[in-house]
Amino acid sequence: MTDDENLESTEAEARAVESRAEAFIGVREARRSEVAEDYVELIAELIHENGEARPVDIAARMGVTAPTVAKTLGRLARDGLITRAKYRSVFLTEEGRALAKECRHRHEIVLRFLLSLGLDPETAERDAEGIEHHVSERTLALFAAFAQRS
Amino acid sequence: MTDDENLESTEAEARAVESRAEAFIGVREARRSEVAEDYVELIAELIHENGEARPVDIAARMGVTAPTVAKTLGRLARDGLITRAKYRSVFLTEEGRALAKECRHRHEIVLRFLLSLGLDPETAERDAEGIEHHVSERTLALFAAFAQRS
DNA sequence: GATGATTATTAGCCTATGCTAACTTTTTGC
DNA sequence: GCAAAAAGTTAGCATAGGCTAATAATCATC
Repeated sequence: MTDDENLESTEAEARAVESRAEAFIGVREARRSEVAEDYVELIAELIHENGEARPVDIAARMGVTAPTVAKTLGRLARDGLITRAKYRSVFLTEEGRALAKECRHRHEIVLRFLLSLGLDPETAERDAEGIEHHVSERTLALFAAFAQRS
Repeated sequence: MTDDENLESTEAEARAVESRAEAFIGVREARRSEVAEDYVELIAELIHENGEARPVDIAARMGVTAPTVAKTLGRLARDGLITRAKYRSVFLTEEGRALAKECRHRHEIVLRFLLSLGLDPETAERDAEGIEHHVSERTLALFAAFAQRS
């Protein structure tokens, strides 16, 4: 060991710092796609239930105003997740549908897991909404296995 | 039941829509404080470990640049969570310390819970970082109880 | 104690995500 | 088929949270 073992001079410290940074960077990345995922998931659901996804219904369910929805839909369209025509409903692209399916899958697993822990449905739904964007594949597998055997 | 039971015209539907919106609003609220919580938690840790929290160390651990840290610290100071003097280290206010403690507590419980599920430490740390901001008190209690009896 | 390296700040830019106000288009109901 | 209501859009504003480039202050070393 070298003579400078004061504030984080060791290799191990440096590695710890870097791995921590990577964790935060990962979380920030997840955060960036959260809104898109929430919208796409909701759009898929509305199409399934009502045959179409109207901005006004999206706004009501997301708890935001219509202009906010319009702007977000613009980003989703730019990113190739939806298609839309002016003053018309929204449709998912192939890519959007795939993302929606994946999100729904994650959401379901997290929700079932929380319920199987004994959480009340209301709280489970709320927490699942926030948690689903932050569970790794590995964690998701554990959640699924746990809910299964309960 | 009234004659219009087509697209969400029932009371039950309306309640479901509203409760969904509330869930999303809650998630957005949680998102707004995530960064502040991460910083405060990290600052507390740095002070504990190194005796002081320097912007350069915060930046390294958060995986962001120094100007980003400066701007965020400005917000934390504005919000009464930290105090600082120009070109000096950062200190937590009473309020900041309380928040840090609460965050650390939540983080610990989520982390221990994930570990007790059998997750590897690396992934557990990453996921805990993202999940900790989105667990209700109720869920946290269940997590704690589960980790306890494992 | 001067000077080079490190650290911190400032200025200025960008994107995402929210809002309100004002306007346009579509839908609905007589 | 027209007028009012509902839905959608646009413009413009704000905040958070990133960045780079440039500047300023502090620290460490000789």
